[in-house]
Amino acid sequence: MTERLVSMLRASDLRVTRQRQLVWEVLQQSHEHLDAEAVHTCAKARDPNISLATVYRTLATLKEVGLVEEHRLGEEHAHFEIVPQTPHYHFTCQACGCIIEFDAPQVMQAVRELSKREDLLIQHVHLFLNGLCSQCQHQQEG
Amino acid sequence: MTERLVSMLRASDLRVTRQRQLVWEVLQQSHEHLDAEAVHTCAKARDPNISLATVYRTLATLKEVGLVEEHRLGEEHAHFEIVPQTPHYHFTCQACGCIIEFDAPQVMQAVRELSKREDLLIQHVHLFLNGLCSQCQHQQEG
DNA sequence: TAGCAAATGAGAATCATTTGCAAAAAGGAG
DNA sequence: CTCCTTTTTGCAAATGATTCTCATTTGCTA
Ligand SMILES: [Mn+2]
Ligand SMILES: [Mn+2]
Ligand SMILES: [Zn+2]
Ligand SMILES: [Zn+2]
Repeated sequence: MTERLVSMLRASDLRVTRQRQLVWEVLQQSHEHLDAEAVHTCAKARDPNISLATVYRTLATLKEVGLVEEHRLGEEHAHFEIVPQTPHYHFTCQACGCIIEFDAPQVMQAVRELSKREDLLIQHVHLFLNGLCSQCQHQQEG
Repeated sequence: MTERLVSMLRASDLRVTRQRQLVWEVLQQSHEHLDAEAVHTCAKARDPNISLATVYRTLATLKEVGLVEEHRLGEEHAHFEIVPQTPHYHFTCQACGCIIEFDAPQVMQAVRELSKREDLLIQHVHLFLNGLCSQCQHQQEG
């Protein structure tokens, strides 16, 4: 787990700092989609001195080395998660805010076709849906 | 063209103001993906008094009535375009910033399957790719 | 262990977007 | 067309998210 972090940092000539390990562990332990504030809050529980600026810097660094991805889930701020083994996409409910992750192989296939047709080098694929989840659809206005 | 705007506004009991028409026309005339600043700049050419706040408010209103959609194209700010006749998705080049629009029916099909399987009501579908366009891939570092 | 470059903390700065409020304008009734 | 009510606007200040500056600390290598 922290192996992966250390080797990726070393490979990019980046230093293995306490703060980077901490942010990494926070992301590993919470399998949710945390925003920067939430990462900062969790991190402070173990290192009260870690600054929000460092959290932002670290998230950017981890994104650059390919360990973390950033999602825009319809809010004004970003959410982060560790790059998953198998890629997946996101749905969020406009009413309750719940997030549903899903995969759909057709998407990558469509992307591959486009990439070939237009000679594009694709680095990231974000598919984001929103609407109403099952529960929120079927409940009357109170 | 402005018919559509007027009828949608009327249908929602919203007033047809000069500013709303202006923002609408700006979006119609530029078939690009403008951000709020750009809309404001274009609008000011015809009404120097229109304020940025009104542009933001108007974009939000047009989005609510379903005339405009908002895209996150990897930058910190949002871009806007008139809801297109046929839905399409976006690729942006990390190097030159160019935007390529494309469609891929497989995507909506995958979305429909998910929607059925999970009983979701899908309101918006955003597929966003980034990477390097053909030109930027094949040019050496200068 | 010493030395240097990279990383951090704290706070200010910047950028994007929203809000409060008084003044202006839209739409309906007469 | 005029009056009235309510919505919308402009402006400026406020907020929220993220980045930057710079003095200080720390990781890494010799
Ligand atoms: Mn959030
Ligand atoms: Mn832009
Ligand atoms: Zn819900
Ligand atoms: Zn390019």
